Amino acid sequence: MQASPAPGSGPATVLPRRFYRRDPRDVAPELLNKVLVRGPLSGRIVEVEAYAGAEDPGSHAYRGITRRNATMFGPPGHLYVYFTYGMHWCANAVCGEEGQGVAVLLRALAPLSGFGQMRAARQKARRDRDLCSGPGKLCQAFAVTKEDDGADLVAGDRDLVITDAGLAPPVPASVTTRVGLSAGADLPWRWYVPDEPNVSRR
DNA sequence: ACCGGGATGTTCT
DNA sequence: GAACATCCCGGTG
Repeated sequence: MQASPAPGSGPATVLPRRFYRRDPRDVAPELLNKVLVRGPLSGRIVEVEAYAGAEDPGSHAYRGITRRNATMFGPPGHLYVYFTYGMHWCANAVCGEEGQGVAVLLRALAPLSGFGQMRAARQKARRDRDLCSGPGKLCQAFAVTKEDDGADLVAGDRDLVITDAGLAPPVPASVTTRVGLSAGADLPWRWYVPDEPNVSRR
């Protein structure tokens, strides 16, 4: 007999490899309300974007494999970390099958634990909702850098995992076009939790 | 509140 | 040499 924890309670389980081994446009909305964990730090995922590889002109993988995006083309369930605008790191969960180059960008979290450490890492954050409300912000709060590129989120490399804490994704999620793109700007592949103050922007 | 511009350096053409 | 999956600050209303 298997125990069936009530929603929002019970032990958190690490998402298995098969969760990621699907189209990123299916994975993305299901990542909402899952929890990114790094040791004492944790935050509920409230905003994501899908990047669909060779068919997606907005994706780093659109023109094939390069040194920067090599992790995207590796096995699913690993973290793809890239550097942008000379200042910021951004983190994705690699999806699909090895070789496809598809992933989901983690755009915002609602902080759950480790507020003191996050604040220390993000001196410029005035309020708690400024700690993780953007792809660069959440990487700063969780100290995610190039060192973490390729970390296996299923094995817990570098202390990083994504867990299911028993809270279902919102139905329906809010859907819009993706933020900050020139190419592929019209594709509706951004999802966020409705009425969530930690989303990067309405 | 909204808007405009500067920071900053890796990556790829 | 241009572009960039961003963030922050200072202006104005």
